[in-house]
Parts: sequence; structure tokens; C-alpha cells
Amino acid sequence: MSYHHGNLRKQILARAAEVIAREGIEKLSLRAIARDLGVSHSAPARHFKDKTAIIEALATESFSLLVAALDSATEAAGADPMSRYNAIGKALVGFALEHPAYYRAMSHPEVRTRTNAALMKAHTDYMTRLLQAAREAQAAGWLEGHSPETAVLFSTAAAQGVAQILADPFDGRLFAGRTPKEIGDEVIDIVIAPQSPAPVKTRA
Amino acid sequence: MSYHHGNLRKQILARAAEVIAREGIEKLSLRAIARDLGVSHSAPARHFKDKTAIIEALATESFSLLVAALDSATEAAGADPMSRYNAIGKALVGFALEHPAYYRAMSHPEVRTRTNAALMKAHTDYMTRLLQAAREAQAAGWLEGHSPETAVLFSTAAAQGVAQILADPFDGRLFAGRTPKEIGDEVIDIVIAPQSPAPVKTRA
DNA sequence: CGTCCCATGTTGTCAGCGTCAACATATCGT
DNA sequence: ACGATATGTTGACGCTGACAACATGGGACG
Repeated sequence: MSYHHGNLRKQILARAAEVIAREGIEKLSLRAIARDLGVSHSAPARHFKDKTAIIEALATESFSLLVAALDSATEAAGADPMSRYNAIGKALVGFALEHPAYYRAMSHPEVRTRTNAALMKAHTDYMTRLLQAAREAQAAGWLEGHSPETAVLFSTAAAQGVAQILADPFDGRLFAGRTPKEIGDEVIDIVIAPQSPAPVKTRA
Repeated sequence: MSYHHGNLRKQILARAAEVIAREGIEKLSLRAIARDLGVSHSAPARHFKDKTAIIEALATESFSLLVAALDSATEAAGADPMSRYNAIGKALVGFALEHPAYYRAMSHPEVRTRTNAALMKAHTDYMTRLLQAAREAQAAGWLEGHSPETAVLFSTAAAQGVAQILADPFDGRLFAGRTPKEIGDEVIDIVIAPQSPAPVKTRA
């Protein structure tokens, strides 16, 4: 019971997430994690081929969690397409603010150059959700005349940018007195209105 | 002429920018730069107290260049406030695409925790430009009813997000056949229309 | 019940890194 | 001419990620 650890893999990921959230992704150290878990400096290598693989695993997990969050937000938002896409945007910002470690793992450049099958599948799932919801919002009148790709780019760019800026202590000063989440939600409402306009009666 | 290098500081920054642009900011190595410049491993320490100081210097330089780019774009855009702010957005995206190294230096998290006076001044200059132009655009009807801070947040978030996504090879696939710049410009036109609406004649 | 395989953890080693301290040399003001 | 000082060098330290060789113990299978 001593030699074998049991669930080292899971604990490595958990510890890595803590470190990333508290000190940033740059400070992540395989050896430090091993030390913290009371295990030899080389034990993590049995579970992750290199340091990036840990971030990669976190990113994959993160995309899954995010998709789940988006799905439940979408469901809670009801049937109106623009409400649904609005809810997705808010859920995205909320996720980034609540789970900074996961969010940073997802957007880490090193990860994005890898071609891990699980990671790419998780990412595709995520993009599929966005494209689908964006299409429906467009059918309801949002950003008519633009391609779905452009619409998704615009909205995810805004959501990502907001998440990044709000999580950054440097720019945080501008918004004293309100929670990041409130501000983020206000911005999302600009990106996509929280409900579709009443249809125009073309003939009475 | 051999012992003293002359303009080592400048060359360090130039080489660092190259490396960041080509291989990413993570791969930056003081010793590698020193080697490339044919200088001892410790020579850079005379000019930069540590590794982050290099990125910090690049970020400072970058904010200045960016402000200059924004100013000239604004001027070229004429008198219409929304045209001007639109031009700023496009200039921002263009800058990020043309100078990836500088852009990454600006958004590097390590840099943003520092309180370097020159850096903070450069950043303030930049924010001042944005706030000013955003206010004027709002006076012309853009995003009426939102605070200037919210308006700036929305627009910079979108611009930053677009720049980041377009510079990322991972997501680039979605937009085959068009240049990143074209796509970025289209998105900016969504964020803020390229010209103010004709004033509504309240009484004919 | 025995025994062999292999997943998992350990130890030791290596080169590369950033940083510091001690030393060397060139440049410039006086 | 000379001394202070800016700039570059050398050497060392502890840290890191990665690899190879070895240890151990649990589970598969006869």
C-alpha cells in the first residue's frame, strides 16, 4: 500500500490545477508537484509523457466541463435562440472566471500546437455547440448577412477577450465597485441581445 | 572594438522579438540570445535585471508603437467619430497580426504584474486614446446607454480576442481562403460601424 | 497455488536554464 | 594621466525536464 500510490494521475492534475490557478501556468513544475504529493521526482513521467501533456490533459478536461456548462446554460435559457446564445456567452465568461486554471490551460499556446486526438475531439465538440447555437441565433435575426463563422468569431472573440481582461489584475482597476461577472454579463448583452426582437408584422 | 559590443541592449531586444515571433514567448532563453549574439551568457544581465525585464521592455516599446499606429490610423480616418474608432479597432488587429512578438509581450501575464513606471505610462497613454475615442463614438450614437468603460471593454475585448484567435493556427482552419486581416476587419465592422448613421431628421 | 508480466514508482544522471558574485577591461570625465 | 564606472567574462549554484536503469508489487493466467 505504500509503494503504489493509487490515483496519482488524478492527484497530479488536481495539484497542477491549483498551482495554475494560484501562481500561473508558468510556475508549473513537475518536480514541485511530485514533491507536494510525496512521490519521487520522476513518478509523474509514468502518467504524462512530458510537462505539456499535463496541460493538455487539463485542457481536454476543461473543454468537456465547458461543454457541459454550456449545455446546461442553454437548456435553462429556454427556447428563444438569442436567449440561448446569450446564455452561452455568459456561461463562457462565468466558466473562465470560476475556473481560471482550466481556462488558462485551454488557451495555452503550447497545447494548441498539439494534435492529441482526445483534445481535438473535445475542442470540436465545443466548436460544434457554438456554431449550432450561433446559426440558430442568426436565423432569429442576429447578425444577419454575416457568415456563421464570422458570427462565431465575433462572439467568441468578445467572450474570450472579456474573460481575459477581467481576470487580469492590471486592467481590473477600471471597474471598481462591480463584480467581474456583472460587467461580463453586460458586455455579453451587447454582443448578443438577451432575447430575440418581437417579429415584425409585415402585414397587419 | 572587440570587448565592448556597442549596442548590445538593442540587439538583445531585436533578437528576443525574433525568437518570440518565430517560436513563442516560452522558448525565450537568455543564454540562447547571448550565444546568438556571440557574447557571454551573463552579458544580458548588465542590461536587463532578469528575463522578465526583457519582455517588459518589449511590452513598453510595443505600447508606444501601438499608440503611434492608432494615432495615424485615427488621423487618416477623418472626422467622423465612429469611423475613427472603427479605424482604431482595425489598426489594433492589424498591429497584432503584423507584430506578433510585440503583441504577445504586451499581453504576457508576467509583465502585467510588474509596476514599471515606463510600462505603466505607456499603458496609460494607450488606454487614454481608447477611452477618448470611445467617448466620442458614444457621443455619435454608438452604444448609447452604456458607460464608457463598458464600451471600451466590449470593443477591446473583441479586438484582442480576434487578434488572438486569428493568430492561433489551431482555429485558423475555420477561415480558409480569406486573409486574417480581412476577417478581422469584418468583425471590427460589427463591433463598431465604419461610419456614423446619418442624423435622424426629427422634423423635416 | 504458483509464477511471470507489466504497470507503477524510484534512483541516478545529464544538459540547459536563470541568477548571482567575483573578476577583467575599455571608455569617459576630469 | 588616471581613476571611476559602465560593460563584458568566468565560474558557480540550485533548479528544471527528460531519460535510462532498476525495484516492487498486484493481477492474469496456468
